Amino acid sequence: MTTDPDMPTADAEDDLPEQMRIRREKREQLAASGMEPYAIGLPITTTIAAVRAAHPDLPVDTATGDRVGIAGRVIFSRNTGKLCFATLRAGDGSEIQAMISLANVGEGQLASWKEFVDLGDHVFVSGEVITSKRGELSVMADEWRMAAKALRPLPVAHKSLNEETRVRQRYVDLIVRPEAQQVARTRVAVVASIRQSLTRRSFLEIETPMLQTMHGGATARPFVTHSNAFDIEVFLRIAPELFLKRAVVGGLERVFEVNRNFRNEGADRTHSPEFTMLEFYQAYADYQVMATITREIYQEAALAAVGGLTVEHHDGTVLDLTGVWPQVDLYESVSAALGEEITPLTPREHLVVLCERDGIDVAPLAVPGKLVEELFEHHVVPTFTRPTFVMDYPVDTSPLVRGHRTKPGVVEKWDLYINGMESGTGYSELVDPVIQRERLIEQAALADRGDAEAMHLDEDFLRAMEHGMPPMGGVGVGIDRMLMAFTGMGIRETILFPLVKPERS
RNA sequence: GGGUCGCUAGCUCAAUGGUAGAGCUGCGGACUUUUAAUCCGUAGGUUCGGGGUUCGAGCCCCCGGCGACCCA
Repeated sequence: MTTDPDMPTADAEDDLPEQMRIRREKREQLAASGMEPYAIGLPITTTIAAVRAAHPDLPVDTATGDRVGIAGRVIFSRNTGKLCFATLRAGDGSEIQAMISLANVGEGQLASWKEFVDLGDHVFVSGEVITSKRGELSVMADEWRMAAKALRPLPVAHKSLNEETRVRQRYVDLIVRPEAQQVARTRVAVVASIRQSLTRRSFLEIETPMLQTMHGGATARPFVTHSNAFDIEVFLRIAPELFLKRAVVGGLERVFEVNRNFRNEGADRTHSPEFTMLEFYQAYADYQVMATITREIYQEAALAAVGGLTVEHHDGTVLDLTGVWPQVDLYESVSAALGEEITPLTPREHLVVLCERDGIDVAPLAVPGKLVEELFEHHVVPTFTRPTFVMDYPVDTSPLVRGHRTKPGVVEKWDLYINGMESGTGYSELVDPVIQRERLIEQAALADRGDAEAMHLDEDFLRAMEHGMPPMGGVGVGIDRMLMAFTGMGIRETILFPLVKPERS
């Protein structure tokens, strides 16, 4: 029989690692000695941050007369014979030193502190705010109490935690690595800024279905599940687009949604199976209007999240979001890079030859436009040094986009590239229900031929459009990628609890 | 999907095919001003899992798991 150290049972208690066994014993002994190991209702009077703010510049060895009750997690501990020091950290990262002196707490409290308190425990300390002889702002305790006994040791400080552990045990990562908390807080600032940016522009935040009976709005494989109540197959949404457009038909002329999408596809440094997307739609706008709003939203979010429009990352790369962002034409830039003219009329066979020459895998069902986009990704994207809007995409990869008003064979669509990553897309939306039906029928034919990413014919969406969909612009922006751009981290660092494979089979 | 690298004590890492070690953590002791304290002592291992080669495997081979990076 094997024992699992992470699933202790009474029988397995003796097999626990020594440090965990000892902490469990301390928990028992605390209770036995009359101290609650997980005390509720502690007489906390203020926060560590407030204490620091109230006493910013005390000279060394000063007594303030200010008596406080504070709580925090022990992240540093030093016991000398009759005087103990501990650094307590609050959730906001603020820290203060607690001092437990024989003269102030008496023999019993000093002994129990030394016996029971470990790194990682939450403790409560009440006493006077002072500075130590070394000038450290401290609370000289009259009393201490255990707030929560930690049964597992913290990783050793000053060593970087294994990347896998950081993701699997984010709670530990958040405790020991300030940057982890910083990323989480940056996400909050970004989303709040986006809401403010759009609300100020008279957009309404609405909620549309995540469980859908038909997936659409993007080309991607969905997660499939089953509704017991209705006894039908349902899909986790790959995009909210078709419902947001329905809302515009109904007269909600400026709408947005910031929430999770799900795509049952590969996971790598820039793709997560669940990811957060902003989509917004504005009646009577076109893709140029939407490009401007998108840039402004991005810039406002950067100011809110990182305090500026340029960011230097740990690896030395610099993100520069300043000014108006350049626009390049998709076909023109591919043509320039290849040294020959590529147009929407370039035959598929020739594009296949060009792709194969560059070692680009050609999917059997790939349409010509897809091949042009592959060539573009391969040749042009690596040359971008600034955020760039790539304009006017092939119609065969963009079934929901309006045809370009002057250029044949392309649609009014841009993709936004930031730091080499596709970070957003914007359309002049297709609103003609007759053309939309033709496009979706073509997609359905692709699906019938085995393209698992192709769209399906959504009759209710077409019915909505037949009621008169105003011309409009629409945008989707990946929030995780925005976080990546702002922080320089991989997508799994920007998502607090990313999907990970189970540790045991 | 392909390739490369990694997985060893609570954490971070060592270890020519030949007794699995170190630092920090922990435990015991000293110390009323410590800041990654110091000093003395000490404990701690299914080397990711399974199979194989070998007198002998953490190391070599095969299969599998998880992760990182690169490529497509």
